[in-house]
Amino acid sequence: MGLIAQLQSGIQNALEALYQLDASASQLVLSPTRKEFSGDFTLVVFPFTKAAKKKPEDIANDIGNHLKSNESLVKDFNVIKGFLNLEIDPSYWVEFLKQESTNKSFGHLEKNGQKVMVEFCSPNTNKPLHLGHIRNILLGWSCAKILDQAGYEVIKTQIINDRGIHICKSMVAWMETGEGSTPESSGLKGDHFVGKYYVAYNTLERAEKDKMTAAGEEGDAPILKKARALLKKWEDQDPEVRAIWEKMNGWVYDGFDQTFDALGVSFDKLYYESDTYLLGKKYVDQGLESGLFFKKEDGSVWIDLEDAGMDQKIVLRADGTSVYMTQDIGTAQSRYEDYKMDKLVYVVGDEQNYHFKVLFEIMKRFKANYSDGLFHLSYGMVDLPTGKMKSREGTVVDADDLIKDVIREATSNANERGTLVEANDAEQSDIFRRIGLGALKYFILKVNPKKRMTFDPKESVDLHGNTGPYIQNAYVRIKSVLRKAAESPFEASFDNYKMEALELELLKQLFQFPEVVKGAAEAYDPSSVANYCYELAKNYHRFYHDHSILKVEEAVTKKFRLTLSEMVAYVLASGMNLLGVEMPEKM
RNA sequence: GGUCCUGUAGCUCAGCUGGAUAGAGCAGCUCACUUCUAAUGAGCAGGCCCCAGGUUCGAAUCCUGGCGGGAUCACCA
Repeated sequence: MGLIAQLQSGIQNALEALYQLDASASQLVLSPTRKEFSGDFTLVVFPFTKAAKKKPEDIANDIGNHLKSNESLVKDFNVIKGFLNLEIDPSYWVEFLKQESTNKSFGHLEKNGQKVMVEFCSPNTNKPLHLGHIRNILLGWSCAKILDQAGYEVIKTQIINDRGIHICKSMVAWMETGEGSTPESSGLKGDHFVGKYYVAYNTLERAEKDKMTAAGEEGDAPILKKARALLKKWEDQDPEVRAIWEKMNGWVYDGFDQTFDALGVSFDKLYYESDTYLLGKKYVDQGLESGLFFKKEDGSVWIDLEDAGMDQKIVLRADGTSVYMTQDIGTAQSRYEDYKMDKLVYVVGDEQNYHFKVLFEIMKRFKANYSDGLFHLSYGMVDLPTGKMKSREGTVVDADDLIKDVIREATSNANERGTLVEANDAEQSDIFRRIGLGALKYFILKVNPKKRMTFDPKESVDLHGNTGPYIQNAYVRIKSVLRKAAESPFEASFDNYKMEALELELLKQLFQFPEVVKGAAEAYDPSSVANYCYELAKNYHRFYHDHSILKVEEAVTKKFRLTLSEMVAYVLASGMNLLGVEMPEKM
C-alpha cells in the first residue's frame, strides 16, 4: 500500500474509533503541508465537525493522537486551527530514497493493457510548417510520451491533408511558372519550394482579379478555373495530374521529414486524406438504415443533434460527395479496424472545438467501442507580441527558421560564456542543439494547452529563470558532481542519516513524480509535468547552493547527497523526456 | 444573437476536483563567484485574483448575472 493510502486508512480507522464515523477516502483531503508549517501532510478536519460535534482543534488533536499511537508511520503532529499537520517518520523518506534510487522504472506506471492513438500535426501539403504546427507537434508528442509512461500502448499518427483545391493551386503555379525547376535545382527545402508556388498562385490570382475588376469583368480568375479543372482531373484519376501531384507532395514530405527530425519527433502510422476521404460514405448508408441520419428533399444527408444541444449537421452533400465530417467518421472507424484502440486523442486547434463535439456525439450514437475514449486535445492559437500571425502580412513564424534561431541563440550564448572549450565541435553542436530546442519546447509546453499564448521570440530563447535550460542546468550540475565523485569511489550506508530541510523537501518532491505522470496522462496536459520539473530543479539549485556534496567530511552525508542528486537527475531527465527535451551532459 | 474557451504583479505564466498569509519567471533595484560550473543563489519592490451577487466554517477556485478578449455557429478542411 502506498504512503497516502496507508495514511488515509489510518485516518478512517481513527474516525471510526473516535466518532463512529464512516468516511470514504475521497472525503479525506490530504495534501502536502505548506512550507511555512512543520509537517509533511495536512489533513483538513473541518468536514468532520458536524458529525463529531466537536471543535476543529479538538478533532485534529484526537485524530493526531490516535494516529501517533496506532500508525508507526506517523511520528508526530501539530494542530493549527482546523489543520492537522502530520509528520512522517523521516526514516520512511530515507528508505524511499534507498529503494527507488535504483529503480530504473520509477515514474513509469504499470502497463494497463489499453491502446491509445494520438493524432497530431496533420499538415496541409501546400506550404511549410509554422509556429502553430510546432505547438501542435510538441503537444502531441509529449502527450504520447506521457500516455506511454502512464502504461498505455501508444500509436502516434497524423492525417495528411494531401488533396483538395489548395494543393491544385500550388500545382498550377508550378506548371505555369516553375519551368521544370525542383527543390534540388533551386536549393530549397521541398516544403518551402512548394510553398513558394502556393504564394505565387495567390499573387497571380490577385493580379488577374485586379485586371478583371479594372475591365469591369465579373467571375473567377482564369487561374482559379485552371486549379479547379486540375482538381477534377485529379478526382478522375488522370495519370498525368496524379504524377505531378505525387511528385510535388513527395518534395513536401521530404521537407517535413527534415523538420520532424530536427524536432526529434516521429510517427508510427500515416494516414493520407487521399486514401481516406471516401471512407465515410458506407457509414452514411449505415446511419440512414438505422435511422440515425435522415435525407432531405435535395438528397443531402443530415443528423439531428438538437436534443443534445447542437444543431443539425450535414454528413453528405446532395451530389453524394463527402464533407469533413463524413471523412472523420470514416477515418476513425478505419483506424479502429486497424488498431482496435481504446482511446483516440486528436491534437487540433480550438477553432475546431465544435466540429469535434459533433463528431464525438455522432460516434457515441454509432456506439463505437472507443467512443468513451475520444478526446480533443484542444489548444489555443499562438500569437506574436505584435498580434496574430498572418500569412498575408508575412508575419508567420516559419518552423525551420525558428528551430535554427533558437539553436543559434544557444550557441552564441554558450560561446560568450566560454565554458565548453574542452568539448569538440560535434559535441558542442549537439549540446547547443539540445539547449536551443530545450528552450523552445519548454517555453511552449509549460503553458496550459487550452490557453491562447503569446510567443515572444526573444523570450523563447531566454536561458534564465523558468526555462528549459534552467532545468537542464540543474541536471548538468548533478552530472558534473557525479563524474567527479566517480573518480574516488567509496562505500557508505545512509540508513540513519539525519536530513536537512531542503533534502527532505527534495525527497518529498521526488515522491510525487508518479502522481504527476498519472495526473498529466489523465488530463492530457504536459504543462503540469513542465511545472513539476521546474519546481524540482529550483529546489535542487537551492540545495546545491547551500550544501556541499563532495566536500563534506562524513561519508554517510556524502553518500546520501550523491544518491539524492542522482535520483533528482533521473527524475529531471525522465520528466523532461516526457516533454521531448533531451538533457545535455555538459553546458 | 446562441454555444464554448478565457480574464491572477508592468509583461509572460503557475495555482482552479473549495482550505492556512495568492506563487514563479522576466523587466527594475541590492547583494553573493579563490568554491562540486554564477545558464546559480539570497533579498527589496510590485496584487480590488475583471465586476456584482450567491453557496460555505472557509471562495482566485463552485453557482448565477454582467463586462472585456478569443473562437465557433460553412454543403472549407
